[in-house]
Amino acid sequence: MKVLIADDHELVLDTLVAFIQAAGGIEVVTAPDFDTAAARIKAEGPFDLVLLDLNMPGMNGLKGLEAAIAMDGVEQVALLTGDASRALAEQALELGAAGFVPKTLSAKSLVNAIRFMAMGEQYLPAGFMTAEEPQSKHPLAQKLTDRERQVLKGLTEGKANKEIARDLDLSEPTIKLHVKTLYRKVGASNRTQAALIAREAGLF
Amino acid sequence: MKVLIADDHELVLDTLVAFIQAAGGIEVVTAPDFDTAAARIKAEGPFDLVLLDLNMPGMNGLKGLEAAIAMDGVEQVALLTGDASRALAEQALELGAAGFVPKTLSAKSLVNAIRFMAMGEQYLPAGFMTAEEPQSKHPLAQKLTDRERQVLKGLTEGKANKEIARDLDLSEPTIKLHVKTLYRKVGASNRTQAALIAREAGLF
DNA sequence: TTCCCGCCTATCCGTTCGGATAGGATTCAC
DNA sequence: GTGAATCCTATCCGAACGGATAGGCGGGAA
Repeated sequence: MKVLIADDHELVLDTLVAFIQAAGGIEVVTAPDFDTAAARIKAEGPFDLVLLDLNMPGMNGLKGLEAAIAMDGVEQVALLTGDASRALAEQALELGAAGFVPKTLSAKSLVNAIRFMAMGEQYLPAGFMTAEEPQSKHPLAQKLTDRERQVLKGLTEGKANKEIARDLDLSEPTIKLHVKTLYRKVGASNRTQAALIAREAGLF
Repeated sequence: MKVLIADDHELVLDTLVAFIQAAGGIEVVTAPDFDTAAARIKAEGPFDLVLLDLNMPGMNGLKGLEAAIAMDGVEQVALLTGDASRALAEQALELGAAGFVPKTLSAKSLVNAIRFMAMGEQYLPAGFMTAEEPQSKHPLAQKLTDRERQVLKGLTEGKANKEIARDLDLSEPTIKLHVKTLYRKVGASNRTQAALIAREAGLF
């Protein structure tokens, strides 16, 4: 069984390698960024599992995940990340990720998760896709209608009402209406605040 | 010698504790978030060094650092963080932090840094405050004058020109001038874009 | 000293925003 | 059908914004 772990935090790398090797039966290869990870997959593959840090150099958000999944010599690809945003986890799974591993796990559970995924299973941390389903999807976005979400997305891109109207093929007065009601719902008093709040909440 | 390490990443905690104890001579206490860290300082202090993760629950950016520095029973306070933003490091040092430790360090250097700071020294990772001084300070912020930076900060808080004028004790027309020139420098065409660009660059 | 630069102030103008209000259309539950 | 909710459109108004232009002030460089 062969695993590649890519993370720019050497500390994480050191520990995972030590724990996994202590458990035995798994060959571990490491990389400090996405590019060398990709190179090692080509050179030293195939791997049963590739574990990618979301925030390391070269990842470009989920682009790196997507690229890794598309590569030859890779069975499973999972994300390793510090901040477990739910929206992100969902996107990752939709792209075909084998799991989503938060670094908040203890070393023991983390190694267990890695062994589990290397065996071809899908892993998600407890209480992630299970009980939290209903009230989640972000308290904010939940209260907004579809149109309001679309308009809010425009705001987070710094667009003017007129631009948003053109993009959505609506009239400007309509956009202004959605903008106004949207402010009340998210607690903003102008478009900049609305954009920042949306970004802060991890939407878009 | 007594050290408190607070981080919501159990993995990090596990490793640091193991390494430090292997080296010997240091008593280690851990906490998973800021509040229990504060409680343990009160209950089990004094500590020679308190190491705080920047992104753990309860930290509120640099607020937690500030609070920890102000506490009794704490000699040195340092930040432990995954993403080493330079602007942040400077702010931390200004607040009186003993150091700024990126998790990209290897376990060995990290433990060395901790031991170093626990002895009352100030630690900064190599090439942080040294050679990178000139071109750093963020390509963006570097081009802005002091006033423009202050105004930009106001923008990132969703404030109106009039509010910013009041905060800085200037007239509104002056703010508008800074806002306009600032747009050109950062490549924004309205205040929302400017705010998002500034946030994206990690300023404020 | 003179000149330039960063900073502050000011006025004017057209556009955009934020908010209120009102009417029409669709869909769905009752 | 009667409502209710959601969405679209519209008009009006005051406030804020974005941009141009023009002085005045102080400090550092030539």
